[in-house]
Amino acid sequence: MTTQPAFRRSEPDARRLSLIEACARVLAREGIAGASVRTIAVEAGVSAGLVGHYFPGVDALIAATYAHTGARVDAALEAAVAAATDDPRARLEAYVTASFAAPIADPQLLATWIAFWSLVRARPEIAALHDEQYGGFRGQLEKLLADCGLPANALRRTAIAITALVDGLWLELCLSPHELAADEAAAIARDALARFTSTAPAAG
Amino acid sequence: MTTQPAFRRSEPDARRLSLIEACARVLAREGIAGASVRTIAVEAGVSAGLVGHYFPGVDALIAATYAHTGARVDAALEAAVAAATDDPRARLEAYVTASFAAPIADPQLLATWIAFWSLVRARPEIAALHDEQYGGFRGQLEKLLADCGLPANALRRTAIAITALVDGLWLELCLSPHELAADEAAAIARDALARFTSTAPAAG
DNA sequence: GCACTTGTTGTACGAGCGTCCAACAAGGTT
DNA sequence: AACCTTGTTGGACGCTCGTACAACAAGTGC
Repeated sequence: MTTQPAFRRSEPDARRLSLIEACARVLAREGIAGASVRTIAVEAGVSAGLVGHYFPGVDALIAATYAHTGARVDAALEAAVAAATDDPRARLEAYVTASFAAPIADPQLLATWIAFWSLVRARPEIAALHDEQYGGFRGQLEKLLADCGLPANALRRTAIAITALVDGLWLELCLSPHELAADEAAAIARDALARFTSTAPAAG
Repeated sequence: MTTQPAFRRSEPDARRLSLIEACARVLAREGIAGASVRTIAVEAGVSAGLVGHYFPGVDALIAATYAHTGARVDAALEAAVAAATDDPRARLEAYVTASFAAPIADPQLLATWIAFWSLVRARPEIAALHDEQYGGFRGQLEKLLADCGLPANALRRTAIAITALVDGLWLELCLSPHELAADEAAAIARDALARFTSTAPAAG
């Protein structure tokens, strides 16, 4: 009888990525409380000890998972803008509504994202990643808004408002999926975008 | 030499409340990962065993903390509306902007709130509390919006948009306090409210 | 076929976890 | 002053946690 190999070797980068993806799935399913080395290792189909071979500790794995997830989101948003027409308004709308289409509007990705939010205050290295990530969002939004002709003194506030709206819709999409569907969230975001970028600021 | 009492008895309700408040502080400071029975007990100045005397388990304490925090938020919002004039618009604005004034716009309260978000997906009893809480928000908002003359078919979407915006601003206020201050968040919310409740929906 | 590198496993360790519970003591009643 | 109720403590229980590490084996070069 021939015994099959007890395990298969993997390209370091591939194994590393599979650990990161397993970590993201566990974070989405069980939250930070369930994201232990052993749980993640089982999810990746690997022994617990192997995690220590690729990451100095479980915190580093979680941070790497945030960085990887953030990069995925960035790439999807950039791709949406690149696929849009040259019209500044269309590019802005593409950037914002991409948050409510595949691959971002995925309950698992959003749940992972919420787990990261819950880590920002307690973990300085996650806070640093968060600042970088959201600084990027804001910067990109301000650029797209400026291209739409928004006055310079309105850029910052409008970018913050849009970011807040998108995050809030993500939250409801993920935590109250029976109350809100992705296409409705996209419609709400489109409508809000039009209102935010119209000239009449109303009283305040 | 007279030894002082080793501990002081407390009214059951007062002790219960002090455990809940200690739990909220720990959740704000360390997130769900640090909210252990022992940590919470130390925070409350009490032995770990006492937690089991007031709550069937640590999960029940956390759920009670969510319920208590939610009730505090509700009360603050209701008080703001009650203090407003009879003008429907003023009442709506009071309800929304109260989220960015004391006692709600408190970093500790918001951090606690974010910790609850991270529990919704993994803990059914927290999910039930969440549904109830946010159902209440939406219902109240829809009522105030209807009083402002918003057409019935716009109530739901507008309420969702406002809820999302407020949650998103809370998030930035709590996670990026160096980027956004409470008064600026209030100004953004006021402006957005005016835009959401104006008649012109623009294209979309 | 042998040596070598290194990805991978399994185990062991100390620490912290939630929960339980016998013993203690504070405060009120009689 | 004796008593009772019960809030409170502190330790013990079995478990899971993160980490470290020796042993093993897969793949590579020769």
